[in-house]
Amino acid sequence: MPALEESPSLDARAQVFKALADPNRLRLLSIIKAAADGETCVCDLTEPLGLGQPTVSHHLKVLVDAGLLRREKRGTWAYYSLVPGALESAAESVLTL
Amino acid sequence: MPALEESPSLDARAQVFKALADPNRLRLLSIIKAAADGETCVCDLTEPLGLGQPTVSHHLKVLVDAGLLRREKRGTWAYYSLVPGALESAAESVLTL
DNA sequence: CCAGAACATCGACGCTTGTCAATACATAGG
DNA sequence: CCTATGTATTGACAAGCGTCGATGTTCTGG
Repeated sequence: MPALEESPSLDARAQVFKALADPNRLRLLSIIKAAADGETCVCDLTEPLGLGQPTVSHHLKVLVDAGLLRREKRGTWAYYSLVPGALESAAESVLTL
Repeated sequence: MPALEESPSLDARAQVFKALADPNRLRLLSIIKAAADGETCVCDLTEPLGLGQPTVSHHLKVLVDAGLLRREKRGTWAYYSLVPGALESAAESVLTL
């Protein structure tokens, strides 16, 4: 049997919520989640947000650091995808306060 | 039959997550949720957080404005309680991005 | 080896946020 | 009324955040 999941500290949860506390980052998650193959490169994220490339890169880094996104570099491109179960775990964090 | 729930805009969700993006506010929610009668007055919240009374009042206002807490004033005291279904709806907001 | 493309990092700027001390606002009790 | 008590509001400050332009960095193609 799998070990019991240890629920994250309130400080750890706050950091995840902080990553979610920006409309543009929510848009990034939404776009990546809706992508056909589950991953998207930065070049496809810049235009729908209307933000500069450095800003998008910054937001993506915040989401990666929060454990919500995964980054894989292939050639010159960087592909971002959802970490499996991360959103579900974040939702759980709201309910188990 | 009840009307279909309209899912909140990304900006509205970000506002709720912003309210959740502070460890002290998560502690407030946690304490109030665990209260025997489901409500707590400010005087019982100041000491466990180690913060000044104005700061606690400020955090409570943020949570009320986000629709997570309800404020009822009885006499000199102000009692705060969870808005029913608010946390569940916030959790849902994470999953339906 | 060189030029270009995709992305990350840096430095800077205004704006927001968390916190406190001081003050104002109610309400209950004499 | 007057005072004491519980909260809310205000003003101020440092710290953090979102955004941008400029600059690195890494890979590809020729």
